Amino acid sequence: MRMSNLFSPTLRDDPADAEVVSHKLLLRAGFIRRVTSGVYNFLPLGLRVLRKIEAVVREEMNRAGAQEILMPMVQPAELWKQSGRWDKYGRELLRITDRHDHESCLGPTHEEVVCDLVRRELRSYKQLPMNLYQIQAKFRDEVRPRFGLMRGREFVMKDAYSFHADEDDLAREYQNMFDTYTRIFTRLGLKFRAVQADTGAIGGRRSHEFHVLAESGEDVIAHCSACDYAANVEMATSCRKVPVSEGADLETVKTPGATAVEDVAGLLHVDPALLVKTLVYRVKRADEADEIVAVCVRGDDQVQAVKLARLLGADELVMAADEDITNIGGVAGYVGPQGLNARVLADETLKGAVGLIAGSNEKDAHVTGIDLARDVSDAGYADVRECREGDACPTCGGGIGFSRGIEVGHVFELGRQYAEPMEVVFQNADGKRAVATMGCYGIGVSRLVAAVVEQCYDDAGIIWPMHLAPFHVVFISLGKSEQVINVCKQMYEDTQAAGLEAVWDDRNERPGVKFRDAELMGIPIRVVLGERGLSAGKAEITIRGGEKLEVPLEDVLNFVRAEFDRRAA
RNA sequence: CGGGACGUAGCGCAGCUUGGUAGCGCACCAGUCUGGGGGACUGGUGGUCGCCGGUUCAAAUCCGGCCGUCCCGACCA
Repeated sequence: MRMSNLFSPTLRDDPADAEVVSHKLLLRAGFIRRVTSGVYNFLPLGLRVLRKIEAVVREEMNRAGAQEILMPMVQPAELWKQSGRWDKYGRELLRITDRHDHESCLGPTHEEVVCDLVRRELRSYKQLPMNLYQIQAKFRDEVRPRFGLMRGREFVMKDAYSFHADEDDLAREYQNMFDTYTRIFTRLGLKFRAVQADTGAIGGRRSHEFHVLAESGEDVIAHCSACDYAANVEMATSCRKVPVSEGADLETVKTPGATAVEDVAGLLHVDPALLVKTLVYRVKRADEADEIVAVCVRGDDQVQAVKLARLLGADELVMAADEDITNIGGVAGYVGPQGLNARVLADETLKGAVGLIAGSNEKDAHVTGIDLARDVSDAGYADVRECREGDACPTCGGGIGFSRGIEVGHVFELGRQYAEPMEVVFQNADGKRAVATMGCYGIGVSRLVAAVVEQCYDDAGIIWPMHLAPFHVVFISLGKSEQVINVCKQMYEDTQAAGLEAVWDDRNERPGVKFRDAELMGIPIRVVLGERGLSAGKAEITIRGGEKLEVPLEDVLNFVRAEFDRRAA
């Protein structure tokens, strides 16, 4: 490819609306352009990288025994109604109505369609197991798309679905996919970590997320410094020594205007951990009236909403309105667990604690000396708090640390949650009707483009690893000398003939412009030839982000090829 | 969905307070010089100032509504 023909408009300035590194650089280097919120065009360079990442994913999926298919983006409402998700999935599901008033949606994921496909053909256990995957565009109408390719509404995903006759076989495939993902992200050269995860909207039982470690990540993962325990904070558990107090009688103290934990603790001169923070939630579940639940944690703790929602079987969890609080006998700002006309759920760190301070359910007052076992005898206990840095690891007792991560892969053991309503059934070895058990496995392919950039860049631009780079080598001819141009062209053509992907910057631009663009685009090997070099019989070769050296013209091809082999390995 | 900011040429921005000729840098076009790290000079092209409405003799500027974009939050009672 000649740079003079390449559709890759580079920008000198950072676009004003780009925040994270990958978004800025992919825009500036001419890899992507925004169409509308959360929706992007891939330009030639961006597409080349996307295709290379796809190729790695495809190769490893095939190697793992999965088969590639392609399912439609438009999916009929009936299938979603059958799985029950037409009503449950919420506003992220973009619904459309066609000219016949027939309802459809744009696929955010493909469990329904793949179940429909498989159930039509599945007869016998002998056809199992089966793992089908696709690499395809997904659409999720995100509340807040952001950060370019990191959180788009339309994005490219590899999604795989496996079907099994029994749980043991599902567990085997889950491990197979776990190992496959580990190979994929390793091959992509990423610093990543597999973590225990919540199953979220997809549902199911066991699941792990694969996170690329990066400051710009939207997720927080908790990991042990001593063992391999790692979990999304939405899931993470931990152990902690909590301060204790003396048992005492309930007593009301005036705390006018003090509603926040810090204010109350400050006013009463106590450790915030000796306060009981009571939050009131409205729990929404499909086909049921809302429930109001009071949740207690230590004053210095946070409720982990995702954990709580899972525990309560909630489809949606919202903070209760002041009116809801009044209805259960509380006063907003001064809610305490005692005497509430609602279910009380307390964090396990409060179990057996005595002499604590809580809201009094009266304005401008708190109570001291509360003992949950005595004063709120019907309270339930569970792990509902958010894990904190410095807590002890639940498996080995080591220290828990936090990192930010970009979720690039997720594996689930779905079980029969979809196969049951979708009637994915077969005849087992005993001749009996059985429901298949399923796994599903996703990789955010377009998000990976951004994730790689988040880990591979410097002040000048992107630094692609060789096997993901849009081109392996860029030739830069300087000046108008015909001799320089001819020699450069020859080297460029020879390199292509040798099977490398080369681009030749033949533009009538000043040297600085060409250097900057090559660096911005992140092409790994740069070969520069000017009159000065030509007369010395040498070209200058620079490795992006690395060394620079002079190479005799006749050795350039071999040098480039050797450098490619070394770095592509 | 709540809060905040923003919307002026392809990109980055000024002008708006105090209404009166739409500007700057980069990019782009033509030319001359230049030619190893975003060059210089000369001359040009390009705008319904997001959209609709209102106030006014007059609106990029003031007012209202809408649309779009970005940031923060959406559990801390």
